[in-house]
Amino acid sequence: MASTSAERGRATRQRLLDAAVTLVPEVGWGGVTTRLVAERAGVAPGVVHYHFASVTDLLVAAGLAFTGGLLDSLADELRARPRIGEAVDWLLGELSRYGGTDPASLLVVEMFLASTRLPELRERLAGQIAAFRSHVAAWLAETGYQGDAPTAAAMLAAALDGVILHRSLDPDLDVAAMAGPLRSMLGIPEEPS
Amino acid sequence: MASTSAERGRATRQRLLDAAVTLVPEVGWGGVTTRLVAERAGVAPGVVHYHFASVTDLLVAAGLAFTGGLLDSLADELRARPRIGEAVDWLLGELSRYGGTDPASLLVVEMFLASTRLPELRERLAGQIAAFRSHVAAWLAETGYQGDAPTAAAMLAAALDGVILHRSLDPDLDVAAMAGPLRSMLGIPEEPS
DNA sequence: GTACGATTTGGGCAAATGCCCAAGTCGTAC
DNA sequence: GTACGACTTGGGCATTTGCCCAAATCGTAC
Repeated sequence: MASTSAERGRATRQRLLDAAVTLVPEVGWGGVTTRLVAERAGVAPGVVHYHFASVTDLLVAAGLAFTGGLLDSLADELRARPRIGEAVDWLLGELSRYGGTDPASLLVVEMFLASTRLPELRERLAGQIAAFRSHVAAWLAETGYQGDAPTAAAMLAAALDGVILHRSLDPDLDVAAMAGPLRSMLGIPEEPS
Repeated sequence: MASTSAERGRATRQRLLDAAVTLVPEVGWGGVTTRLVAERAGVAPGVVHYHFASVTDLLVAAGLAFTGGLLDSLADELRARPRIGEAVDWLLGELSRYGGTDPASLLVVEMFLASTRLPELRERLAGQIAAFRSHVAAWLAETGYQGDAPTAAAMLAAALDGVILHRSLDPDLDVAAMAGPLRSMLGIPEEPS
């Protein structure tokens, strides 16, 4: 074997990251404690401060790893859909899954808020989102969008996040019906499939 | 005098509510402690639990009072603007003021998140927003909006909140430029005033 | 076997937390 | 003056918190 000790260590570290990702949506960013995350990961409390300098450090690392993966896969899915109307339908389908009360949505919003008080998190998260926006803008331009692609990309991303936010309060919001306004916003003819 | 004792009591209670409203954006919903809010209000720590059953109770009351007033005045402003294009311009002007990192925006988002774990807050906040949405829908219909007014109102409210959310990360987001997509969404001719 | 390094353990400590409560203040009613 | 009621005070208590650390674990190298 190569290195059992360091390998197990990395696995434990990953378990802590995973535990943090599941706990933030459950108890809130500030509600994640040393003992809680250790218990969830199935390790002794001391392990947390062996692998991470502080609980906040753990949360930042876990959150950024999550959003990074999420945005990457989202960009990939968009690129795979050259027809803009088709992509909007797919996005709305995704919105149905990310209902606003699901762990992923809650984690992202928690990170938005936490970044207000954590400059390092703020900068790194802003970087991830800026990169994502430019991907969407490039994709919009490729699909032949008429108009200011970067602005449309920003507005689209903001609108989708806003819908998630509102759905967390009112799960009955009709996401499908929002295809209309969204299509209008992007200048797509009203027509369905 | 009518009642000095009860009157001073109500004033103190109000000071606690005000202190809570300023503190939530600063330290987060979960970061507001008994002693912190008491110090900010200029009273002894014990006062908090004399006027409120718990710190959470104080935060819920303070938050709902704030959002209630905010939504009411917003609805009034909209009603005062029968021209839909003019109203969109005004809304975007307001968005410039609520930058995403300002206390009002942060408080609202904190409340969204807290409502996930506080059913009572969730229900009452959802009620306030539903009422606001129906006001906007009625206003849209009156201004002659072509299409599904309730859906457009929901989408509009969500989009605006989404912009606030994104601006908290990227304060340089060009709000004015978003007038274009928003106008398209509401079916308003491109032209300004 | 012995030594080593990385990892894990579980207890410990100072600090902070929510909530409580006996004592105190201060006008009003009698 | 005396009693009353609403409000305020500031200390106290049990609990929880983040972080620390000496000791234990365990596979590897010699």
